[in-house]
Order: sequence, then structure tokens, then C-alpha cells
Amino acid sequence: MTSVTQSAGVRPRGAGRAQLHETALRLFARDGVEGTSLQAIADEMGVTKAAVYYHYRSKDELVLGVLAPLFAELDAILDRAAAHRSRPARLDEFVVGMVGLIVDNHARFAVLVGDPYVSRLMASHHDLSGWWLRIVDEIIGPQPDAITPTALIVFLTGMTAPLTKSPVAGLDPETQRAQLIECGRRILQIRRRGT
Amino acid sequence: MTSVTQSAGVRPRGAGRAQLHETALRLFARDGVEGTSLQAIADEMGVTKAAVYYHYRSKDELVLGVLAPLFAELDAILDRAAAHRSRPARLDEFVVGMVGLIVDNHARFAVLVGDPYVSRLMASHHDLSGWWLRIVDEIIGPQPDAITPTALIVFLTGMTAPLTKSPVAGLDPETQRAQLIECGRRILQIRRRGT
DNA sequence: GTCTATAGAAGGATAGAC
DNA sequence: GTCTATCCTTCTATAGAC
Repeated sequence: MTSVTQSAGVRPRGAGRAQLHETALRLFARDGVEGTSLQAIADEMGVTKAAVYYHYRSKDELVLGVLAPLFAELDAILDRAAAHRSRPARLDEFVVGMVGLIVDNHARFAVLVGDPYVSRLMASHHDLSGWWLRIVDEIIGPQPDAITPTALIVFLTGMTAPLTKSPVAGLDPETQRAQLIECGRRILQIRRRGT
Repeated sequence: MTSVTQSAGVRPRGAGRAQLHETALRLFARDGVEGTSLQAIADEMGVTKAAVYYHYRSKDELVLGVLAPLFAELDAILDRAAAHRSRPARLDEFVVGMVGLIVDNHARFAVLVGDPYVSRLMASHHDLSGWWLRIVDEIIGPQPDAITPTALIVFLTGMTAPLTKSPVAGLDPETQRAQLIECGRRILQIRRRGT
């Protein structure tokens, strides 16, 4: 959702901002948001704290700026999944979409769903519970059985682990993707349609 | 692992310590370890910081003290599971054991596996990777297929979510237990033995 | 076992020069 | 867009009285 078409050749606005996002995200994922000081981010970039404050007026806004790319993606995945008519097809499209998002954005997603600081931040700034309601309403659909919401949240939370935690990390992205999709299909009991 | 047999009638050593554990754990789970100051814990208990420092010489030791009850439990679950001869039986025993542990200790387990501060603390003080090696060696067994370790870590990480996160929380413990066991059996493809 | 008081470091954030 | 310098708050931790 960041400005995509910016006439080629022009130095992109916020080249420094992109580096800031990258550095901050890496440290957030490694040490947690609360465990990452603006000083540490500045040191890692070889600049001073004040340089960071040029881009964002507070740490909270920096965190939201780093996570921002996810929100549009999450909505897009929901849109694509909700377009299917049968529940299994919706669930499968959702699983495949989420796995794709996570494989490409493991750190960002792990910070979003796993960091306590972010959880509190979301409660006041962004509406993440609305996203969950959309899942229940539009993907699982009317009359959900008792276990599917639980299975979904177990999967959504658990799927970040293999990519960040030590033991299983380090697999090539295609294997990760295939294994995670299989996990999602198992826990949601989706019989694979002819793809 | 804390002293169990202490002649009855005697005021238990560390009645205050138990309350400290309880309070600290609740705040750790809610705000994260790094987001919970010793001041906040002391305030919550109605005492001063110095009183907390009477029980533990540092914040790190307090964190380890709060999490300590888990480690003996984790080993006991592994022992029970490893005693079975067939792999499906070992996996099922492990799933049932872990779900029981989590339902009774969601907050503690969530802090252990989810908190960035704890992750760093474990890397230096405790050997959590040894616990994972025991799982792979003694539960999954020789010649693990490619996906089972991934499925296990997705489940172990994900299973904490329904108990702490908002949407699905608030179910009665028996339902939670049954749903989580079912999730584990699905993702690990365990056909239920005659229980 | 709990208190007051305080040291010493680190954090978030701002002002103003370049 | 980045710097120096500074302010104020909060944090961990310790010393010593009760």
C-alpha cells in the first residue's frame, strides 16, 4: 500500500525511511518492541536518536509504520477468500493466502501477533478485532461449529513459530510454504480441491 | 519442584513469595516481562520495590522463579510420553499431556514460549533447546518425516493463543481441553486409540 | 519481611544549529 | 535529514533503619 508508482529515476521519498523500517523490524522481532530502544535502532543504523525522530514523532508511530504494510494485505487475503462460495474453498484460500503472507513477512507478522507491546497498542489504535470478526463472518460463515474458530486461531498463532524459532527454521521458503499449508489443511480438515 | 512436604501447621515459607509469583505472572502475561516493572508488581501487591528485592536478587531471577514450576512438568510429560512403544501413542500422550499443562498454566506457558525477554533469558540461563531435542529424539523418534517437527512446533506455539487472546477465550476449561486435544490430533494426524 | 532513600543508568522526547 | 545537547521520567538495584 506504500506509494507504488513514483516516476522512475527519481530518488524515492523515504529511502532512509525504508532502511529505518527494515532495521526496526529486525530488532523488534529479535528483542521485542519493548526490548528495543530507539537508541539501539539508531546505533544499528549508524545515526542518532534524533534522526529517528525526524521520521516518526513517537515510538508508537514507528511501530505502526513498520506494521502498516500488513493491514492492506490482510484485507486483500480476506477479500479473495470470501469470494468463494463453499466454506472449504474459503478456508483453503484463506490458509494459502495467510501462509504466503507469513513466508514473505514472518518477522512483521510475528511482531504483530506475538508482541505484548503491540497487542496493547492495537487495542487502542487499530482495530484488529474487526479483522477477526470478518474471518468468522465471511470465511467460516454462518453457524460455525464449535472448534473451527479455535483451530483457526491455533493455526494463525502457531504458523509464525517455525519461521522464527530455532529448531525448524532455516528450511527453504518453498518447503516452509508447503509444510505450513499442509498444517493448516490438517487442523481445519480441508480436503484438497482439484488445484 | 518447590518444597512439597513442609510439616503441616507451620506457616509456609514464602507465603508472600507465592503471592509475588502470582502477581508477577499475571502482569508478565498481560504486559510482557519487559513491560512490567518491579515497581508495577510492588504497587499491585501494595508493597514497595524493596520488598520484592527481598525475595529475588534481580528481575531475571524473579522471572526464572515464576517459570520454574513448568520445567519439572515438561520433563514429566516427556517421560510419560516416551514410555509408549508406538509413535502415534507417544505423540498422543504428549499432546494430551501438553494440553493439560497449558490449560492449567496458560499464562505461565505463554510467557515461557511467547515473551521475547524470556527467549533471550533462556538462551543464556536455561537449556530449552535440550527440551526440543528430547521431543525429536524420544517422541517423534528415529527417522522423523519432514513435516512432523513443523506440525509439532506450530501446535505447541499456537495452543497458547485461544486461552489468552480475546476471541475464543472464556470457554470452560473442559471444552478448551477437548478442542485443543482435537487440534493436536488433527495437525499430527493421530488416529485416536481406544481410550 | 518490609520500609525510606538514593544512586546510577537508560529510556522517550524536544529544541535548535547545520 | 542529521547532528549536539538537554529535560524529565522511569528503571534496576543497593544501603541501612525498623
